[in-house]
Amino acid sequence: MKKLGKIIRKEREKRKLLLRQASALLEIDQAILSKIERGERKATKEQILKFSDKYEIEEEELMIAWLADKVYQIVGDEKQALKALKVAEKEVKYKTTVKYGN
Amino acid sequence: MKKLGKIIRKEREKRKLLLRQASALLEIDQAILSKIERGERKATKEQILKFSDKYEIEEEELMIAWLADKVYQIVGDEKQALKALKVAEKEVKYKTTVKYGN
DNA sequence: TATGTCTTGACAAGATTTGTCAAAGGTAGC
DNA sequence: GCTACCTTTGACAAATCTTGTCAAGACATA
Repeated sequence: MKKLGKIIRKEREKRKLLLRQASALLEIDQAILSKIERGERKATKEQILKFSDKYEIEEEELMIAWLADKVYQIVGDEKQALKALKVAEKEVKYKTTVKYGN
Repeated sequence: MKKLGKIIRKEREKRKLLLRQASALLEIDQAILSKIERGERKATKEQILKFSDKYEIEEEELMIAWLADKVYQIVGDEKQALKALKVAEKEVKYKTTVKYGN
């Protein structure tokens, strides 16, 4: 909950939008927007799509940041974080190799 | 929710315990145990500690499997899974470099 | 002070997770 | 077939977490 926030705050600033204006454009409550930008709240998938749509940012870029934030939230303060990520990564790679999921 | 299940099912079989017996030993409901072993439910942290304690398995090993399962659950079926993991990994590495968190 | 912007916190509604239990499925022996 | 035993499944309420909404607070600056 930090990567995504940085991206959308930067975009809002680039567009010189006040939170109030961005809130109207995106149809997301201003308080929530403020929290998402600062990484205090995580966005919903629906909100990601709004950011992508209204801010015209590649959905893929947002998804990566969003997922990374969520992953970090889980492993972030565990000693085994890195090892766990490696295991998960292997799993993901395996899944994409064997075409029909697992 | 697969790695951890495999570990604890294997351990139970090694000990030749019935689900009912393992349930009593671990003080975890039998139905839940069955589901955790098959990856249908994810364990709570408290349960991880019970597994580690009663089954005498390194807590670290269980934590890695448990975290990896949770991470996989998040990114597993997203196209950007690998990239997101890479970003999260970088974040974790950075955090451990800069000693006082971020 | 007054005005405008952003942040914070409380709250309820909704969604998800958790544990408990009983019933259903499956298997092996009789 | 019928028993006896083990595992899996599903329904349920209680507890927990998430989400959106709103008003008040904090902060800057004219």
